[in-house]
Amino acid sequence: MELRKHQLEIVAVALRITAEGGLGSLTIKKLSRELGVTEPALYRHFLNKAEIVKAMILSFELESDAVFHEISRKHVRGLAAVELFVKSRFSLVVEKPALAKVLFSEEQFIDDPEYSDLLLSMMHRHKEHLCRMLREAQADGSVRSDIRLEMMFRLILGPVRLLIKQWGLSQQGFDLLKTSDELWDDLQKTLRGKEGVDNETKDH
Amino acid sequence: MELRKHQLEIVAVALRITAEGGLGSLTIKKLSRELGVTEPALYRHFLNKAEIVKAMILSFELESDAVFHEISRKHVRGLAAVELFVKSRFSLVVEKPALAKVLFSEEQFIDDPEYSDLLLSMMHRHKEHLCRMLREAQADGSVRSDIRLEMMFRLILGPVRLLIKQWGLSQQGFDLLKTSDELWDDLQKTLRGKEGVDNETKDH
Amino acid sequence: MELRKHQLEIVAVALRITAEGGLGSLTIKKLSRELGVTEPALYRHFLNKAEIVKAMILSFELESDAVFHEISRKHVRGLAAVELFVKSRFSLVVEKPALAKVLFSEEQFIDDPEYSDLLLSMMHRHKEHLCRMLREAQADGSVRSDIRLEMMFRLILGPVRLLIKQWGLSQQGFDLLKTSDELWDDLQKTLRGKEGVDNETKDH
Amino acid sequence: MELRKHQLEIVAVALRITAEGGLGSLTIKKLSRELGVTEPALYRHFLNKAEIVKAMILSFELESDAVFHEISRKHVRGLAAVELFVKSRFSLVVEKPALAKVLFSEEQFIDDPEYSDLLLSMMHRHKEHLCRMLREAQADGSVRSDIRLEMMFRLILGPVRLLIKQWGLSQQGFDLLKTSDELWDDLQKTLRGKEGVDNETKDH
DNA sequence: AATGAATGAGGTTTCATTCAT
DNA sequence: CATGAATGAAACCTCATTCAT
Repeated sequence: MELRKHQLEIVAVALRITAEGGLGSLTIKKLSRELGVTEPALYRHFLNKAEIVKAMILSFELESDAVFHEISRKHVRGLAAVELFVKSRFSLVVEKPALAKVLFSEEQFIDDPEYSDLLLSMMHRHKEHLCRMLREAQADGSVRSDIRLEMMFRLILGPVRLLIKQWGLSQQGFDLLKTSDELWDDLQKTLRGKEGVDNETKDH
Repeated sequence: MELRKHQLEIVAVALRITAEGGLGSLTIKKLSRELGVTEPALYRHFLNKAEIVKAMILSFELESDAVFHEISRKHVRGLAAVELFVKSRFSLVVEKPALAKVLFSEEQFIDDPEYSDLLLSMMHRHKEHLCRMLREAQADGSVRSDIRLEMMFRLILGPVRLLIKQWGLSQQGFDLLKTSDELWDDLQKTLRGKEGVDNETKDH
Repeated sequence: MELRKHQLEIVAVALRITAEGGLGSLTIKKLSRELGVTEPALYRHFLNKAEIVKAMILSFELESDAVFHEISRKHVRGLAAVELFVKSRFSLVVEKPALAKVLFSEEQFIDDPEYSDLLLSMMHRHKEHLCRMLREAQADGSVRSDIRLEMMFRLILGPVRLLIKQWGLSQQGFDLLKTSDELWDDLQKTLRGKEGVDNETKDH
Repeated sequence: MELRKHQLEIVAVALRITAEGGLGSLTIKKLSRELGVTEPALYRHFLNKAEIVKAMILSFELESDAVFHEISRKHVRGLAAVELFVKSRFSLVVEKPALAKVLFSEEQFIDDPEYSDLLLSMMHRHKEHLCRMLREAQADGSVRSDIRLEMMFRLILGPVRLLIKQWGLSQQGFDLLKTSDELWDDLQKTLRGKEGVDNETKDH
């Protein structure tokens, strides 16, 4: 329990460091210095530097799980669920820029096979969740049905990720939440089902 | 001149190493070993490691410039130009996985201020090019006009980047070119202008 | 009293670890882990690591003392006593390989002056015991008298130790007890006194 | 060539350190300090610390090879060859105590499987050489034939090793060469063939 | 058979870089 | 396509030990 608490502190600082200078700048020395302890102290709480990194990745998973759980608890489904998830991503990014900056930088981790499995399974689970939501949305007609689920996942999360990345690269130089609302509006326009579908259908 | 050739060789190997193991695995030792040279020899051609990395980034720029130049040479415009650019990205990824894998991993470079300016300006130029093309596309009605250019840029390049990243993470586990054609079809569906469909159809 | 029991447990595990990986692999961490205790707990029973190592050495002494005591209790003397001692060494090696493997590896301990005195005095006592037995054997004619006692000690214990070492290095790859019987036969052949043969033969 | 020379220097110092404080006291830091260079400098000449240790073991092999080669060059055979080899061991010990002290301390190396193969093969080769010599000695009758070659190897090298170890443990407290001559005399007495054999044979 | 947390010293190794040749 | 050798800094990690609880 308490150890868990210490571990969370360590992970929090590790996330901040990684967000500030990239995974390459996350060293045991810097981490311990910023925690106000000596380097060996960290090894009381984590076996390895790798375990710390894995714990960072895991902390993403926990955050995401919380969102999915909340969505399911509220019995939200279909496009509304997708919206909730997408907006939760943006909220997360704004509230915890550290965690967020790392969140979409798989490249930094993917090179080490020790991390890639963890990461891939996490991405896969997200995709499963979203595809389920989108299936519901197609079923209730709120989303067009002429695009395969997996591709629709890309059409949605691709822009989401790119927007977040631009925000990060611009050093938080614009209002992410406002722009993300615009993005969601435009996404809805392009993915709209029913009426939109009819128009589209006529064109063929 | 000769030096330039040597530099290109070095950059090529550096790209391969970075693609295989991330920027963190790009060391002077490994680079020189794979080139069959001693470490100090590299310093004949580059002032330091940073210059090598910058040359890598520059080589992206050259590749992209070639594409833009080709597009303009052929007098291709509007949506067709966007299509050419997008497909050129996928071709590049398939033909030069090393360069490609690095191409969309800005995080690895952006943390170091030494590289970020170079990178940002490059990304900015790409966006300018694409927005110009999209403006043309909106003007000729082949693309819907109810979405701002910058957002449309995200709607297009976001999925493109995500697809490429998925391909990389899956260890090239699927046919990227085939899937990218699907993606382009679906992108067209979602971004099509009211009358533009007919134009597009006629163009083919 | 109780403490002593705990100490013996600790020493037993320490011996096993040392036998498996050498003295260099004997760490407080590993020791406590294998005992199912935390590291500080060991310091309840030993002042420091050196005391544990000394206790290991002491445990050899206790084992040897037991043998010498047994021999004297049975009033065995001369060559028969030597035989008992030598065979007890081999039995010990087979029964407690951990203790045994360490038993003849003085080098590991001798470098640290903290242990060397203990060790040297112990070795000296063994030599005294054996020389006394050999003196008796020379007196009763069962062993040749043209070789000085100290050298005879070497002629006997040298091969004994080498055989044990070979057994250890070969990963217990041969039947030590059988080979040790051969060794003792051959030792008797070479050390036999003029008339002693008959005596020996009669004894069996 | 020159590198080889540097390597030999390093090995020489490594041997001295190991002789003084045991293998456990051989650190890269100490080694480099005593060589008057920084630690990384060593890695120009050896891949590893392990490679340095292996080079130490190898240097024994070279010394021994030289002896065996010399013996064969002089066409010395049988017991005389054994004598030459045994005395060369003692000379080596006296001339290069550092190398010598390590020479018979297999335990220090045997724990690491990386070294044990090297070591075992070396010991095996020595045994082969000596057994060949002893076979010649038995053939020409200078050595008794009622003891198997392998056991005779132990009867000879066991005492040799023990004497050297005693010399080491006693901090070179006695005249090794003088005592070794005594040892050889006594070994000859016990292993003598021909006349001795006849006496022995009569006893049975 | 007490533990969780910490520490100072020190271990091996890798890094980018420089310098004499 | 110059190389062999070296270096200062820093990386991760392990050690025996201590202290508050």
